[in-house]
Amino acid sequence: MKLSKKSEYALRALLELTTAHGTTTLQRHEIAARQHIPVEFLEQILLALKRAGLLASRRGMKGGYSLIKSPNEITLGQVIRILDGPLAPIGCVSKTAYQKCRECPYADDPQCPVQHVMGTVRDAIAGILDHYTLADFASGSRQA
Amino acid sequence: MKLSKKSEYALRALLELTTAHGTTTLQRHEIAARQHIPVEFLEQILLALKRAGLLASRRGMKGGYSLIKSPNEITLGQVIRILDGPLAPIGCVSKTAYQKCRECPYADDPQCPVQHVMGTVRDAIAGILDHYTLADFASGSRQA
DNA sequence: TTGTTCTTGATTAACTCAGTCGGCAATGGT
DNA sequence: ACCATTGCCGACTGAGTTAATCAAGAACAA
Repeated sequence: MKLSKKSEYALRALLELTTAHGTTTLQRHEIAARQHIPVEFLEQILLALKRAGLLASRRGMKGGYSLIKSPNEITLGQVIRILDGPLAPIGCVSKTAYQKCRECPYADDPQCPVQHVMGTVRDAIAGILDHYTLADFASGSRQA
Repeated sequence: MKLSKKSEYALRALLELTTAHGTTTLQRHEIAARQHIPVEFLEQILLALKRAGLLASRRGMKGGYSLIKSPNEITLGQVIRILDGPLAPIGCVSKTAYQKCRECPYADDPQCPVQHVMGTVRDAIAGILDHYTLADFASGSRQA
């Protein structure tokens, strides 16, 4: 039930990029300094976000990173899935990365009690994270 | 955001112990066989649950484990906390194991966006798991 | 062409997860 | 008294993950 440092740093980095959105690009070391993140570690996070299509980047002297989409089109759920994988606590209730539970007496029976509770937990988590956009996040508000 | 095998096995073992509650005691190997759990691994799980005050046990020939409390007094939240630690995705929003976030630009400012979202996630998870009892669990029902 | 910045891949130490093993302690059966 | 059975406890292991760090290369601007 834990969020990795990677995801936490990603969210904090995107916070900076959201406020800079439309105005400037930001460089690794700027983001790292403002959010107290090790630069080289931040680097591979930004790269992952870039490969996932959230960021654009430029090399060289006036280089840096910037958001490629509008902050209200990106949800925290998307971001966390990129870095930490599925939100579901257990594979057999994941919607984005379902995995049949092998070696379980209930197999993939939908009556399985574990599957039932964890399904509601997954829905609760995804319900929040998939409706919470970067725009909400940066402004500190909550949205249904 | 993942549930450990340990917790999953614990829940499945308690499922067996709940149905046996009041009737019989169950031995490691019985639970292990019915739920397809490696016996030696199950052992240390049952021990942890015992130390936490959920189970009683007897050694020797007619030994075994049994629930020490009523199934509707034990919640899944309690069980998971015993084996996996706090439910909160991040230390600074945990209610049972709060930890001030060091090296974060917002420190322990309650305005911290990360703290805000993750707080609602924590509440959602705990809201489900701390109200879901073993009795509910074994009968497959949900309860507010 | 030079210095800046992003890009890629490898490498690392520490830690956690999932499971195993061996020996000890208590209990019941004979 | 002895022995099989069962739980109790601690140590250990191999695989994988986390959180970084490092070195070399490619694009870009001045």
